[in-house]
Amino acid sequence: MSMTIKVNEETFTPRQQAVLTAALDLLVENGDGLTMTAVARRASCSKETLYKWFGDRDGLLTATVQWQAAKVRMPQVDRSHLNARMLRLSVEQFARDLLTVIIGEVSITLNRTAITHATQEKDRLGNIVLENGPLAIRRRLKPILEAGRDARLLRFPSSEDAYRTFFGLVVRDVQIRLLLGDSALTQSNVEANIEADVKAATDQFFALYGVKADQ
Amino acid sequence: MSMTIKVNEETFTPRQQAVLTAALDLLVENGDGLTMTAVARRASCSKETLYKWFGDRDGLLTATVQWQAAKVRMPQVDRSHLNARMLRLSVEQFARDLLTVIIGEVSITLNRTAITHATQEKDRLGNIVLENGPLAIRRRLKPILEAGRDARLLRFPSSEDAYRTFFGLVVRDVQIRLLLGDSALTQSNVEANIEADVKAATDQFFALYGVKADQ
DNA sequence: ATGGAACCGTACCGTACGGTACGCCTGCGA
DNA sequence: TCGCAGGCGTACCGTACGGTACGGTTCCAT
Repeated sequence: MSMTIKVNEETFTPRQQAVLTAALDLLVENGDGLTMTAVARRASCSKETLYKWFGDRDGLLTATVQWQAAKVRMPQVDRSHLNARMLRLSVEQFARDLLTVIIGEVSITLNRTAITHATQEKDRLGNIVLENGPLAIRRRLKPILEAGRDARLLRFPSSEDAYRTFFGLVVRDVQIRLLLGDSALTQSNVEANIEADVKAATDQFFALYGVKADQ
Repeated sequence: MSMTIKVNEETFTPRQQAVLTAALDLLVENGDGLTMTAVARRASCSKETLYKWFGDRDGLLTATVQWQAAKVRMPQVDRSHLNARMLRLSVEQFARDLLTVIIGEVSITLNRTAITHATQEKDRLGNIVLENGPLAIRRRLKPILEAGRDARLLRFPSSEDAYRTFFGLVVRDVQIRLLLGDSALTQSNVEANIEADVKAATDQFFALYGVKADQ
């Protein structure tokens, strides 16, 4: 049951990627009401082709989510010469990237889809989103934090806890409210405040973990 | 469009509440795969009765979510004599309540259901959950925070921002990971750390907003 | 006792959608 | 030119489920 399909690399032909794009578009538009017929029509292909390429509806969904989630790549941060200013800029950049991704329409759609699917003990999509979302950032932020600690710029008992606090300070209640469709929180509304929020979160993070009242 | 149905008070007979309980149980078990037939069977009633009472499937779902969400009540905190110790205990209690609610199976189910529904531009459930979840806590925490500020125990520019930071410090990435079905985060796993997390979050909150290095 | 309201159980209908089958077209290699 | 593989479009099937109809039962008021 539930074969693990390899879709990590560029296993998709351009034609297949066009199909996945169509699927993603429909996902963003109609939510999880994704219909094989609709995808076929949108991508101008036959349903039979869809089934040949992706096995079944779940396979198509998985491929779409994984393919799209993997596209979310954040810029690598220079870790070589690490002074207080560079560290702060790096953390700030992570905050900005995290916030920008999280409020994006695609991210919201992917998270909603994965959460909807996690309901039926099918947590594959959930794991994919987790892996490419929060965990990807964690993997990349942790070394920075630890480098900061080694350089006596930061102090924390556990880099894991430091990361999770960072996540909380940045995301706060924005993500859950967007996922729930909070009408008081439009995307443009949030976007306008990104810079202020990023600065505030970074300030707070350094207030909690910075060694010498940085700035 | 989208009438607002009054279900705030005890508009439900015991029999109806039994039906709603059955619906909630099925929701927790099977997720949004809620079937009218299943509810009828579980509650030992006829589908016709369901439709007579709740209009349609969406009405039943709405009634269930609203009825259940409204049951989440947090203990009122004594606000009369507010010294540093009382304030800290209050905030800590809020953190504990918030975390306890959020990791509960019922809360997760309700949030998942609401998010699933927010997908089809039906954000009614989302608003209900928001209203009875985060916003309920906010309404109750804000006065405490402002009382703390008036008593010169706390300092913050905006109580709104203070609340949202509190939310982030407490919830961090726990909720989204649970919603996504993160297998590395079982409920018992989180439960065991509640007290430590609550203390840490409270410490951090006072570190950021406390006036005189409280404790 | 009798009428009726409420409700249970079940059969039934219509539709939407996942999945399959098949006929047709196009492009390409021999 | 022929054959064939890949793929499009469409028709089709089975099923699951929302919603309705209806007969039978219980219970209460008159």
